[in-house]
Amino acid sequence: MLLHLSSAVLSFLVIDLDLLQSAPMPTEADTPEPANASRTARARARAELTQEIKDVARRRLAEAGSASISLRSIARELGMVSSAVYRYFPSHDDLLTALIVDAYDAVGAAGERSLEGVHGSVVVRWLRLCEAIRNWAKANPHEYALIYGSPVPGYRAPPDTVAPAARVSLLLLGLLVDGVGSGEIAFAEEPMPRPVHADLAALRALAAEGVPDVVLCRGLAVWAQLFGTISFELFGHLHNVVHDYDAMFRHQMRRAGRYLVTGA
Amino acid sequence: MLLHLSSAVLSFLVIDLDLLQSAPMPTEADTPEPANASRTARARARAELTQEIKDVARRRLAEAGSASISLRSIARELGMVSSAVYRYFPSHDDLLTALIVDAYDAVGAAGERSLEGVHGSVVVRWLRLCEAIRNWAKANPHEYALIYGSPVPGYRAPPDTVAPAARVSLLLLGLLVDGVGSGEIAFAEEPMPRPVHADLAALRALAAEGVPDVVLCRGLAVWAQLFGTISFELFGHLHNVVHDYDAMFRHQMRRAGRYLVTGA
DNA sequence: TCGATTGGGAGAGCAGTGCTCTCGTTTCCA
DNA sequence: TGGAAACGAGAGCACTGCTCTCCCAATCGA
Repeated sequence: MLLHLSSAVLSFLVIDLDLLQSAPMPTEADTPEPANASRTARARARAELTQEIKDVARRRLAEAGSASISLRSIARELGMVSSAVYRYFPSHDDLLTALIVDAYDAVGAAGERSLEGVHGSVVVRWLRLCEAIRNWAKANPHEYALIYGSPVPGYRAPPDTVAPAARVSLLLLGLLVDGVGSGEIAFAEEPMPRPVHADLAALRALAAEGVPDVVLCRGLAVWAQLFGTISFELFGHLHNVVHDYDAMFRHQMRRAGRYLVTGA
Repeated sequence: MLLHLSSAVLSFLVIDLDLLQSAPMPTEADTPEPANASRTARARARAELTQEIKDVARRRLAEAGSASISLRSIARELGMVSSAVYRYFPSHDDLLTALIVDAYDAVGAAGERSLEGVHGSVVVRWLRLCEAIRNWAKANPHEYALIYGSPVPGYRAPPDTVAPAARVSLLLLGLLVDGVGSGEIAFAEEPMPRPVHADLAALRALAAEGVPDVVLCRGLAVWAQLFGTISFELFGHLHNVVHDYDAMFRHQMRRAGRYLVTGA
């Protein structure tokens, strides 16, 4: 049962080291297909319809959640018959996958935009990143749930989702690299359990050169806290406990930023 | 849209101060219906069948996820016709609600068991609690996803879920009260944004007497980190990044425990 | 103890779903 | 220009949640 589960549950990868190395970097993975303007009419029609289907699906997702994304209703809205949609997305899951990839790209893009041209301290940039991610999540709660909530039952994440999923995480790693490089992030080496050190070393080798284990641990901690906090808020786990979510989030992330930089 | 959303998404409450005050304490909410042994045959049959339906549903949930819980398939397995099941659970959502309540109770119970008779330091008890919650989550991943993953689309959490949901959170608050009382938790008062202080004050008044704002902030932080970390692991967000999940989790929660107690 | 009330199972049926298959038509490319 | 590939339409299968009616049996009040 656990074996079967591992393929069903391990779905929305943030960073997949193996696949990332052979996959294109997320920044250039926006439009997978070559944008030859001189494609055949059929190919252009296909691209357009594919996009239209995704747009309708995304609208239904935003309005009523992922359960309301039915190929039939989309077909109806587009004035075509349901079987025709299957020419574009071979299955319901494939359509979901496309939405997931887009969602990962969207958070990633939102995060990147929030840091564009910002040269403040690590803490300042961290706070901007947190706010950007939370704002995106609040604006697109169902898309957030799609990628950071429970994996859709029976759905298996295909490799296409890996690179886009890593995109936003790389922003944090970039912050760590910067902060350690500039000396802004203070740390004292600590002994690590061997397996922990091994995992962190691999992560460092790939996308966090020069960042010591302790700082990577802090990074993982605040990253989990960030998404844990957003999930708590969006999924209602703090209902009637927290009332001013904005203030609480900002305060907690400020503390987290301080912890990230000073360790306290 | 956001208004409609708030009722659809705010579903799985951890602590609902308003409702908690009028609801029975979770510790005595195990068996809601009075266990009069001398009930009519019909009533006993009803209770039994209700339980049987839930059992089958829970098994299907564990084996194939919440999407596979269909009233029809359950009815088939129990040798009855689908419409008969509706005598026991008026809708699919009601059955899900029952499973959710049970799941909340199960984590809560697992957490409570892990602390029974343990009189070690706050950090030790914190670690036991973390391990218990993670172990439960790993043993019941679909149930974990049901309550801590994305709210089931179109599903609205009824008040019945509130008290069971609070159960496990009260364990953390208890730890904080103990640690502050014994002086084990060190802190220096810090200025808080007014709205943050207001929310924390209400929480303190209800279930964390004597715990200062700073410590409550730390508590919220490690709580979010705990569930963020478990969700990352279970939902596959650390696939190929972390390999020895046990070691990483233990290390991170040890650090979190230290932060909880010392603030660093 | 008897009659009325209620609870509950059986079955048919409605509207919706994902997905498959076939059958023409259109488009494309060699 | 002709064959291959792409594509839309339609029918159909198996499944879902849920409702309604019918009818029997358990329960309860008089």
